[in-house]
Amino acid sequence: MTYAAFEDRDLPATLSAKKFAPGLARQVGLVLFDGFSLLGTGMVAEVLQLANEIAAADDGGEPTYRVWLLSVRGGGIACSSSLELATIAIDAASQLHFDAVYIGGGRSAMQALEDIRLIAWLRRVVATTTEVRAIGHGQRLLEAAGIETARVVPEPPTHVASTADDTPGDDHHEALKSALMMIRRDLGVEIARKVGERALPSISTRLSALFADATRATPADKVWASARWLEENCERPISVGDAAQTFAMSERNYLRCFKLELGVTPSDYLLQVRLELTCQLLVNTDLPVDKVARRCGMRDGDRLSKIFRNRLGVSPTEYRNRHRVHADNVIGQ
DNA sequence: TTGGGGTTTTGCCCAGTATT
DNA sequence: AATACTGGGCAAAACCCCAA
Repeated sequence: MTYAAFEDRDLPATLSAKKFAPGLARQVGLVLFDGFSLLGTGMVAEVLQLANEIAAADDGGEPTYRVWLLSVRGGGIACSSSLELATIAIDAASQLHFDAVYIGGGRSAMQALEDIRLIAWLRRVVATTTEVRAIGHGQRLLEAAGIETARVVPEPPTHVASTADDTPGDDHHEALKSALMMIRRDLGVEIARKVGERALPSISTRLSALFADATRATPADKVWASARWLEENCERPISVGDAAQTFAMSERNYLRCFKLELGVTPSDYLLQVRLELTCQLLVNTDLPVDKVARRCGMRDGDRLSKIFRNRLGVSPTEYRNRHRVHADNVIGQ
């Protein structure tokens, strides 16, 4: 991958219009905020990198996609698992014309709204960029900024809006789908299919659905949409029946299709999402275990403790201590 | 593709102990 | 005293197999 953020020596002298003229590399921006989901943004970067590799293997040409990691002020941005990525400031990239921009979430995304430069930049990007996609709560950021969101991934049908700032329920699927569709458009179906198979071998067969006619709402489509719905509503007490009803499927059929498509049951999938969120809050906050549990849809600390023992083999506080020690060691090196 | 029925898993409540 | 953790028992929910 050509990670522009790691080539600061190129800036700003090389940001000429000629260099990024149509026909040359596609410019893709990933806008990051502290606490962003590495999984969501990482998947987008990964499939674009694979597209570069596969396309270059075919024709030996220059990389098709150039990815720019951006943030409001530039510099290091920490993801939800405390890894830090170097970014360039949006001001420094103001001369770039992006072919696609992905707006990431993260706990500091909403705070960033106070920065008028960000609002102005976002509005300009939405007005001039063909493909603008929100990853996770990037959608809420755009909405809060009062930005028209016609080109942004629509929210799934939901009874109650999510309230958490930092859920891990980033819409990886929609971001991934968007990136794969862009690859299909630019490089063809075969390369897009190869990228999907190499990036996500375990679910490659399911990716074939992305290349089919997206206008038909098959049970598989509904199931994938419901998975995203589960991610975004994980902090609420929801049941399989709720999900099935929301997506107009019988409960039995929903269970069957879900297992068939994702390889896990809805309850197990929901539990995994909740566990991810719980782990994040345990490591990144000082909230008591009981409060963490309530914020993650785990009812209370008792229940959370049982689930942790059962799934991870440690208690919540033990998990918190271990991962904080680990993070401190990494930083201290 | 759907639903009946049996099995397994989970949720809930309660009680008790350990630690800070 | 507050918080964290564990275990048991029962009911409900979730799941799976199989037949239509």
